[in-house]
Amino acid sequence: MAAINNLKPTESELEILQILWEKGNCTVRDVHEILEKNKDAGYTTTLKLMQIMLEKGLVARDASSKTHIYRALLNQEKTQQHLVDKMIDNVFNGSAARMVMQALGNHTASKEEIDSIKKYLDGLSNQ
Amino acid sequence: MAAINNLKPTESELEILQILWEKGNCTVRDVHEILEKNKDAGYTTTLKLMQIMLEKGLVARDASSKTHIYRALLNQEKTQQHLVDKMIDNVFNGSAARMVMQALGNHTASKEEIDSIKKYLDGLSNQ
DNA sequence: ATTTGATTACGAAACAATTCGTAGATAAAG
DNA sequence: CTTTATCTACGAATTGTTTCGTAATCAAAT
Repeated sequence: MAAINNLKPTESELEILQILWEKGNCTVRDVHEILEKNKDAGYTTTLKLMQIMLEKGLVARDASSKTHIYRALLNQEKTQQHLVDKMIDNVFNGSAARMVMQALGNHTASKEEIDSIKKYLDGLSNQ
Repeated sequence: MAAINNLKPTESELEILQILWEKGNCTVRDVHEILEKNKDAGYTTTLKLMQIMLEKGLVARDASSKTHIYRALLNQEKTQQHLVDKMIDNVFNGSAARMVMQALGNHTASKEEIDSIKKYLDGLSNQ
């Protein structure tokens, strides 16, 4: 298997990808210890997931030493874009604006965040 | 089964919910004909899905005549909010702002949409 | 050298989602 | 009344995801 075709990681895969995106190179144990904080699953479960992700081409690994070192192959931004687009389509009937308002309406965003979004929008419309 | 506990409809279920949210009351055939436009699946597949959704309490139906009439039980806004929150958490490490910018950055939003969002944000921060 | 501990590989079970075929019921058309 | 079409119910196959137990390997510690 291979090819960076799969922009549709499963939920578990996404959890792992997020860690790899943030931390860079990780062993299975690194990833597992972070995952453990939020959910409980055995070590071999994490291992298996990462092995499957390898088969799918979502990650690559350096297997030169006994303890393998993994890194993400999927691009973070592209994946995020793809998932957001899908949600806009699936859940908000194609209206980005509706999603944005829904996201910002409910105390999810701080004043600072809102200000930074405004600045961002100003930049957008002045182009 | 019952209870409006399930805010996590599957993808197929979401497709159906969207139709019910928009159209209101629908027969299986109504739903199926709309679904067919975008995907191909047999009639009994749609039927089965809706029956499962009934068991899960996602929809209700009037079965007084031979052809049953379905309606959504899940609240559209709450479901949208839940899914957006989950995405912010799962995909954007908890930052609503990052998601919004990602959503708006890529030509997904028209000038009009962006303007309406700006107005919306002004309303928010003046509270 | 032997034991201990951590690691990978692998198969399989458990679960969930999707798809569809078939049968039986009901209504409409002839 | 009989045929035809449409509908629901249901079981089962298929596919995908998640979980974990067990065995084999290797390295470090004793």
